[in-house]
Parts: sequence; C-alpha cells; structure tokens
Amino acid sequence: MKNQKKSYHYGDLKPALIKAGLDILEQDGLENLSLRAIAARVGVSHTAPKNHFDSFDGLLAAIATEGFRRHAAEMQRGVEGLPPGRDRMRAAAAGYVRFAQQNPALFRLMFSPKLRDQADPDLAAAGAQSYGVLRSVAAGLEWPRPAPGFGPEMENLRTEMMLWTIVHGYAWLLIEGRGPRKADGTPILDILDVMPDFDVP
Amino acid sequence: MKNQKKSYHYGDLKPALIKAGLDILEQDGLENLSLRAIAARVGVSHTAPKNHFDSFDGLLAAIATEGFRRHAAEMQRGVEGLPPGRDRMRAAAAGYVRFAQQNPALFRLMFSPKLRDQADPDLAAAGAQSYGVLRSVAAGLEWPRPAPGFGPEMENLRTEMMLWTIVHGYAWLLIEGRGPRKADGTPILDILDVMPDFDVP
DNA sequence: CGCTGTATATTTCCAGTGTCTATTTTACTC
DNA sequence: GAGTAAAATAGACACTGGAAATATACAGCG
Repeated sequence: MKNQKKSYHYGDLKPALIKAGLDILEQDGLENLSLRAIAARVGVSHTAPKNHFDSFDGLLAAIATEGFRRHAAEMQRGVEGLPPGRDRMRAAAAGYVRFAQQNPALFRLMFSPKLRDQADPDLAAAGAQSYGVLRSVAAGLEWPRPAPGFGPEMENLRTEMMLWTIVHGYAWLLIEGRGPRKADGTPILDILDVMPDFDVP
Repeated sequence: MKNQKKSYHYGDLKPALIKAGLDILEQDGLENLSLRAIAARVGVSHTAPKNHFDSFDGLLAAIATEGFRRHAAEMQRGVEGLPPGRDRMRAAAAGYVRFAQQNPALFRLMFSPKLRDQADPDLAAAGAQSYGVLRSVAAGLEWPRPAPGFGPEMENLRTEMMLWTIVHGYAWLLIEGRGPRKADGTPILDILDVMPDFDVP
C-alpha cells in the first residue's frame, strides 16, 4: 500500500486515492464520499489530490472508471464459456444487475449527473467497454416482433438499447428500494423474470 | 404571491418554498438546489424553513411530492379518452418519458437516494399515485410469452414491473445523455421504438 | 385595552464541503 | 553539491445545512 519509509511524498498517491474512494463508497455510501474524507483516509492533506486530479470531479471520474471496468468484468465473468444466444445474454443481464446490487454506491456514482460533463477519455473508454459487453451479447438476437421498416443495423441497435434499458431500469429501481418485495425485503421478481425472451434466429 | 404588506411573518411560506424549489430546479438544475437558495428566492432567512419542515430533506420530499403529482398528471393527460389496451399503455409510457425529458432535474430529485429514507406519507401517496397510472394501463395486458408457472396475479405484477423497468430505464438513460443520438443530439430511438408490444388478449 | 402564550422569522454561530494561493518540503537532474 | 520541478502542506475563502438564542406578530383571554 503505502511506502514503507514514511516520506513526505506519498509515492503512488493517485491510485491510493482511487482505492480509498472505492473503500469509502463500499463502507459509507455515496453521500459520505468527500474529497476531505478520501484524503484523510489515505493520510494526506485535503489539497494533495490537486496535484493528481484537476478537481474533485476528476477524482470521481477516476473512481467511476474503475467501477465501469469492474462492471464489465462482472458481466464478462457470468458470460464466460456460454455460446452466443439467449442464455449468454441473460447471464450478462444478471451480471449487470448483480454488480449494481453488490456495489450500489459505486453504481450510483457511475451514473451520477456529476460525471456527465466530465470529458475524461479513460472514463469514456471504460463506459464503452461496459456497454460493449451488452452489445456483444445482444448481437444477432432479435426482440419479438421486430419493428417494421427497421433494417438489420437499426434492429441491432434497437435490441441493444432495449436490453440496456431493461437491465439499467431494473438495477436502478432495485437499489433505490422500489418495486414489489417480499416480507423479508427481497424482490418478488428478479431481472430474469422481468426480462422478456429474445428470439434466437 | 407574497403578502402585499411586507410583514415580519411571510404568510404562506410553506407552499412558497415548494414553488421556489420547483423554479430553481427548472432554471438552475438539481445541483444548485440548496436550502439557502430557496430561502433567498422567497426572501426569507435560511432558517425560516425550519418552522415548516423538519429538515432540508423534508422540504425536498415536499418538492418531490409535487413532482410525482405532476408526473402522474402528465401520464394521465396522454391517456385521456383512450380505451384500455395497447395504445393506452403506450401513451402512458410516452407520458412517463416526456415528463422526465421536460423536467430532468425534478425527475432526478424524485428518484434521488436522499428521499429513499424519508418516511413522508404524502410523498409515498404521490409516488403510489404515479405508479398507479402504470398499473392501470398495464392491467390485463400480457407480455409476449408469459412466464411459465405464473398465475394471473403474478403475471399482472410482472407486466407492471416490466413496463416500469423499461420506461424508467429509458427515461434515466435519456436524461443522463446516454444512448445513441443523431448529430443534432436527439435520440435515434424513442421510447416507443424501445418498448416491445404487449398482447391484447 | 392590556397581558400572555405561541407560532414564525431573524441573527449569529458552528462544522462541514471544494477550491484557491502561497509556502514548504522532497526528489531528481545536471 | 546546486538548482529546479514536482508534490505536499497550511491557511483562507465562499459555500452548505443545522442549532441556539433572540425578535416580532398575532390570537385568545382577562
């Protein structure tokens, strides 16, 4: 972690700040993720991050970037070994939701409006990587009743977007505590119930 | 609005604060909605709201409550006069998304984690009213390929939840600026493209 | 009318936030 | 070793929401 010899210069402060942010998100939630809290956890003054990130939002973007990487990895993990088709797509969907459920604060940060205007190429790439998993599992699948007048390209785009819409909507409502639940708090319907079948041509 | 005779006591401060909050959301966005900004807009000190709301979150809940009422009304408006069935459901879905698009900051507040723990009966009622519109338009409709082993009651719940998941997911991604867009910024696919057809038995 | 509560609003203060500037300390290069 | 750039600190600033004490208005009652 930190350099053995406690020196004035921390060493690898940048990744340490990101890791501290991820830890705080997991332990204390998004509302307690502050620049000063991150710096304090690392053991450094609250102005130190300025040397590695333009602003606090830049640090948040870096944390979210790691989030998107893990998000993609979680989906990929569930998909491993499955042949293209219905089951593979459903496994990716389950992975999408599972990540959100297990990392609600991080997931909220990843889709926070604060990051919308951040022009961070790493963040964009990680987001695209995550979306790419959905793209890949949706490719070639067809939603029941393709839209009339849509060519194959548009139909592909439509399928991706439908899939994303469903998993994201479900994940968001889930971590916000919405939707019908059993007495013990677990949701009555899981993502695979809510998601309709795609056709395998 | 404000009492003619400017007196020490404002008059109807409570609704005035809610209205000011809605105005700020529309003009300056959620990130600029602060207790002090609301109070300043009304022309009172920042501690005055304490007499009408337990905390700032309580005021936010009241603003969100009005949001849910308008949200329900917007869906109801699009549904007016349509007989139960596919078109009615699609009109409600369009209304759900239209509201989010036209009131992005308010919509974000309505589904903000800050309100999740607020035990405000008015807020809960307004939220239920909004969800009730979705329930009512989904009632009796069947998703393609009903889930095996689900009774009619569960199938109804499933249909509602699917509908909510899709419209909410689409609305959220839309106002976050995600999803494929044309050169001019408008989305390539609208909610009615992304939403599959339900069956009309 | 005058007194007294009560509700409402103000003032002042406090701890917390991110950011800015100036300063100090360290590490690396010549 | 000296000079310079990088990396950290310290302190002040303008914000945030909240708490406590104070001031004002008004309603009810004698």
